Amino acid sequence: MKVATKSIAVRAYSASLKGIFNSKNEAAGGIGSASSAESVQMRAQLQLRELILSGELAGGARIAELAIVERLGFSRTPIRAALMRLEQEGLLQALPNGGYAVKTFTESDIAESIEMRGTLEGLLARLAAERGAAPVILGEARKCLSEIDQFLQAAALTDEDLSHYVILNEKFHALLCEMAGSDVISRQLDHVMALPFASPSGFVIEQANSPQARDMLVIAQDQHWQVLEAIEQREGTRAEGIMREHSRIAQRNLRRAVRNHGGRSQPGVQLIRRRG
Amino acid sequence: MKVATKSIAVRAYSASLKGIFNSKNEAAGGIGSASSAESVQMRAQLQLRELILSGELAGGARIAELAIVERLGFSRTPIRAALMRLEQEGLLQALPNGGYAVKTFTESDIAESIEMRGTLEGLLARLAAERGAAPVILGEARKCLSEIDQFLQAAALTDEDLSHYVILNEKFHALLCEMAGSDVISRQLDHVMALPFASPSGFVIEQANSPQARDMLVIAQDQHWQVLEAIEQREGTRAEGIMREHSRIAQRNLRRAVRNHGGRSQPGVQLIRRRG
DNA sequence: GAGCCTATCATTGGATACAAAAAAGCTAAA
DNA sequence: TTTAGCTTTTTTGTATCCAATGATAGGCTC
Repeated sequence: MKVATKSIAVRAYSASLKGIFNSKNEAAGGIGSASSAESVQMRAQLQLRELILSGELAGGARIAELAIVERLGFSRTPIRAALMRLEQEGLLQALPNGGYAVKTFTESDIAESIEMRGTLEGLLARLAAERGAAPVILGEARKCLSEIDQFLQAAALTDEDLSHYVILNEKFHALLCEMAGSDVISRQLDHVMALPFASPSGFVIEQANSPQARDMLVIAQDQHWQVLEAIEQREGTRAEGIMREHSRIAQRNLRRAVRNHGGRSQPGVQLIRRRG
Repeated sequence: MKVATKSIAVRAYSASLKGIFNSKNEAAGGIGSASSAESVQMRAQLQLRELILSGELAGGARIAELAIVERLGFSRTPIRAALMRLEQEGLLQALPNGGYAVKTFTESDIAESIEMRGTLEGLLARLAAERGAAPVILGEARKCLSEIDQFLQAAALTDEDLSHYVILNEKFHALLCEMAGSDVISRQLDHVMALPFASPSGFVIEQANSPQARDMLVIAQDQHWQVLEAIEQREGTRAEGIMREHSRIAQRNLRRAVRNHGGRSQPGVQLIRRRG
């Protein structure tokens, strides 16, 4: 059961990755096989990313272009592009004399990423409230939340429920972006969410069936409804505050995930270093 | 006199650009000549950037790689890298079937960029206050502000004063990043400030000698002192609020700059399109 | 005369060859 | 034995070449 649950968390995480790069491989199957994208560049980037997040490239280690070329089998051009992109994204660090190093993150780095996401989502929520959101999108959001409500009725959650939750959760957060109608900010938020674990579902809990896990989702879902209400009633400050607090659920999950089983259960945990 | 003032604003803007790319060409002289950086890639990126901001490449126009290659004289590889970087940065937009287009920004896009900068700086200020900033940095910040105070004593400001202000202003904002001690957030803030006009000095006023201009600086400077005090006294919420409001000075300057002389006086104004 | 099909051309994405720079290793001398 | 300098090798950065794909224009047919 532990294993099954684990795979769900992984699926959730790589789902969010896919969302970022709008690649088209649905149900790719497992960790090591996000292969069939369109362009070579995309595939290189995706695979390299997975190499990093899975910990096969040690955190802090220097990355040589040729090593990656040999490993992935693509030529240097797309690899270079991928390295450049991942550097911009913050997963790699450009070294002074050429080459890159795998960035490592302290626990507080991640905490700050999450705080930043909360802050930006708060900004979006406030703008949505102040400017007023399109009724269509508000309706979609309500529908989205109702769906979540439905399977939260059950006392215990199945793995499918959890997986479903992750998808709907991300959909809701995406709808929030639409409500604010700010491409500039949404874009920046995407950037932030590409950081390890900053995504809203980045730390959906591993023990799906623990009652604590369900309670956490119940709380999060309440915040969803409240922020929606705040936006509808044009209460900008309230909406902002809720979204900020909402992000702190991820903070708690982060702490729990790191403390409980210091690693291994999530892709990317290897990048967390103890002191910084 | 108008011309001299204009050149100062330009100098300020490209100074902030240099800060982002840590290139080493001090006092490059004028607009069209930020040429002597180290690597070809850097030079290509800088020059291409200037081409865009100066409006030589029309906003919304499709950019052909070969056109840039011919224009700048570098080979395709560094140009491609530069294009990729500028896309990540948000100045270019990748077209679906290859190639790029020069992005244009509505006035509200820019307003949102500024709001986002204010929000992130607010976050930094709050963190600095909550966690406590290193006394050394606080001292530096006080010294920085005192220097600004000195030439704000004068009733009228010379061009040199204004130029000096821009530098010290950016220094203060940089010190704020240090106080919070968050690399992750600072990095993201850098990204935001690379957007056109989102930089704190992006819209330092053109009419240097108008009394309004001086008053604006006086107000901004007061906010600087207040946020510093708030941080020292661990008043996180106050610090955050001040920084947010502080950014709205830029909003006002933006509006004024666009309304008064709809263009030409600042690099990049051509990228602003009326409706969006 | 108009619409569709085809062919050619331009342009981008990917691969590879080449040069320059940095790092590592080896040899010789102090 | 250690250090300094030179050489070799690895590695990145740049240039060019090749292939594939999309666009445009011209001609042919209805």
